[in-house]
Amino acid sequence: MAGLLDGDQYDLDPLERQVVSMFVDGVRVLGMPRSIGEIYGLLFISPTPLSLDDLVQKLHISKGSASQGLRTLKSLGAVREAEGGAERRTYYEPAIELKRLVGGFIREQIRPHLESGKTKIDRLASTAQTISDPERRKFLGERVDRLDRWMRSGGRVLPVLQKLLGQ
Amino acid sequence: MAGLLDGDQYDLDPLERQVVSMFVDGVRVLGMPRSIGEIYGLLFISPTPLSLDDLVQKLHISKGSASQGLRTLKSLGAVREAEGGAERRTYYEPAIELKRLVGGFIREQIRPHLESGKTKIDRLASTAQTISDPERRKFLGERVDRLDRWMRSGGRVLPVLQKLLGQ
DNA sequence: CGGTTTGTTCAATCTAATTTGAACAAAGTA
DNA sequence: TACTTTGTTCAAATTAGATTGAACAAACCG
Repeated sequence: MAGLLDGDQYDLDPLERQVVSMFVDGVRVLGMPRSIGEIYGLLFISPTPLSLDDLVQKLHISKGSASQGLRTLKSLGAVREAEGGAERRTYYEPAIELKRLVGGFIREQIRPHLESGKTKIDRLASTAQTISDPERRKFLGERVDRLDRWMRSGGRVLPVLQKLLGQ
Repeated sequence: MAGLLDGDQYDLDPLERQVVSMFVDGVRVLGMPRSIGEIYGLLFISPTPLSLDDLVQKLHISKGSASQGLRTLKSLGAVREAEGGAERRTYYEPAIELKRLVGGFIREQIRPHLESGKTKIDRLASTAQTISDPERRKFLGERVDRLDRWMRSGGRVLPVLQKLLGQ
């Protein structure tokens, strides 16, 4: 029966394993889950686009993981749907231009935190104003100011980063 | 009994709470644990240096957490031992210059990964050479090359980053 | 020395985040 | 219409990572 041939035909070869594990480590540095690294890694080293089901079978992950992972990667602009195939099933290919990858990461993961940080600092500045002891209030004012300068530095750096990494 | 006075005298006031929670969020973005944010946050907003025991009592964390957290923060150069106190107990104060904070983070958290990444790519390049199918080998060579360029971009960006954030 | 204070270590416990998989929806096919 | 294929969702199970706290070491004190 066909069943006897199952399983290994879908496993990763050693080189694929090497690449996948490299990306697993890579995305963990960025605070992202293993499955994201596995998916991107396999797409990165595949000469042709892969379907969700290809990922499930080759990586031995659940459909749920694959679906969620692809969604995240798409939102980062790190993966896109391949054009052309007249098939119903959709195939995915990786974005490999550093500019796009960094841009997506900054847009989705950094900017939102910078924004919300700005808000929090404003709120903090208000609270600090309400402190009655003048010496304490002065100290707090200086620290809030420091935070504000950190944020603005961050905001100034991001565009430069993007420019430098865009080739 | 004295016991009746215990507890709240060491709790955080609302402003301290606000700052601590802000840093907890901040360090999570960098992939660091809550306790690190709590410790740095409290030091950041304290007008005087604090001892390990102060941290344990005000933050309600264990001695173990405080000790580990201070160790990490010291290794990042984000916290230093305060000078002067003739006391036996050591007191800690935060480093608040962005340059130093970023520098420490790059040195401890980014550089090591860049280094090990370089090694992994070299190993990958070797593996790719062993592939017999010429077309596949060519494709792999291109991808390895891409990885290599990513790494070198990273290496070039870091010094610029540091320079820009050093005021 | 024995007792106290300060801080570290690490196995056990707890918590937060990820992964699973079954139920479901959507869209095609016959 | 009923059946199949493809993909999503989310509660429950699992896993990875952080925290605890008791045992220990080191340094000082009387």
